[in-house]
Amino acid sequence: MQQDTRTALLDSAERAVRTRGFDGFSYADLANDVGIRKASIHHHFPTKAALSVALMKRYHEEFSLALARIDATSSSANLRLAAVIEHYKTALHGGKTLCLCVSLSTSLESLPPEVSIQISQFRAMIIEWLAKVFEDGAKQDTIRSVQNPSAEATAMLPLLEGAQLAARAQQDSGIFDAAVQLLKLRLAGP
Amino acid sequence: MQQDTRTALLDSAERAVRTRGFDGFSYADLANDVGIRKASIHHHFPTKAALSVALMKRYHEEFSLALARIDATSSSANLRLAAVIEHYKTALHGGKTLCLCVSLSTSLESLPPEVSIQISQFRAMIIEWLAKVFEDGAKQDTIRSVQNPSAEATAMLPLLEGAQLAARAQQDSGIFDAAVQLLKLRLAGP
DNA sequence: GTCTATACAAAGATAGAC
DNA sequence: GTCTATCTTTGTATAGAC
Repeated sequence: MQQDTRTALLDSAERAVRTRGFDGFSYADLANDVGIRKASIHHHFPTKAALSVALMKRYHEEFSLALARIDATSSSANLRLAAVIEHYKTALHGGKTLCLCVSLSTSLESLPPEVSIQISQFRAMIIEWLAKVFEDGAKQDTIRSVQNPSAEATAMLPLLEGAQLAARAQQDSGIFDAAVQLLKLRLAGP
Repeated sequence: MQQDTRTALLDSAERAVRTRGFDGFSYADLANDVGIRKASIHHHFPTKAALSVALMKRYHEEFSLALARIDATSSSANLRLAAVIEHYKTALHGGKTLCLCVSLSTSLESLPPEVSIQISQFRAMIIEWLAKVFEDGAKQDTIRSVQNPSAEATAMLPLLEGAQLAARAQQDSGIFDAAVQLLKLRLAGP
């Protein structure tokens, strides 16, 4: 029933980064959480910097998969947009956790330069996906008032991240809903 | 020419929190920056928790003053909204610093409960101000398509914060502009 | 109000046995 | 792959002299 240690460490570290920030947890915390000694962690991730890179790598891969799943299951653009909004809301865990990318962004100075690049790539990937959705939404007329799909996508990612941040700041996921409600009003009804 | 030590410490600490996060700096950093020994800091702020409270208190006061100045100098709602957008952009310092409130929000678990309350109050203050601006903008017709001023205000603060975050993530203040451009298009021209 | 000196705990990391 | 043991540095904080 027990998954491998490396995965357990990544899971624990991701939870920690997203709730307390990269400088807010230690190898001792992970060791305690996973049930091994902290020296053993260095076998999997020689440095905390290496761990941060591994975290972003996995996060990017899993997020890409999630978007692909949305593409596969939601036919029209309005449904795809609603699904990604829901994805960000779920990721909040009721106001406890942020997107990994947001959490790491605030601690950028404690991280290796490689993570900056990973974050840029992660953001570019999402914005590209969103732009495609807005483009489709304009064509299908399932998303209203779309003038410039690329501009919409560039503005929407910060809105989602800001909505998470705001919800977390007050530990209330209702604030996330309030922040995205104007956007949702532009989606064609069911 | 030298301001008092307490103020110098607050300045240094605010810069540190906004660039590296609350867990990303130490009393040693402050001491080095201000030019005293770290033991001396405890005379002004007995604990780091106390420092965080003092930081948020001053930030709230200064932000209120900035909004009052905008009210005093900008007559119409579109100009006031443009001014607060500009305020957030300036606060970025070219992609280096976040709003103190955003930075502290991500480290909430390392902070005394009092700071959570201060952050909520700070956010409520800004949202109230924004709602008034949207309300005026709708009446004057200097901000387009305003259906619900309160909803607009609730969505705009996360957008501004998310725009800062996004710009900082890639150390590029142009991203801030891109994130708020759709909003700006709704303001009446000069 | 600032200093030196120090306490004490926690941090990231390494060496080497099993 | 995990352990014990240890190193070194850094963190927050205190005591007491000046």
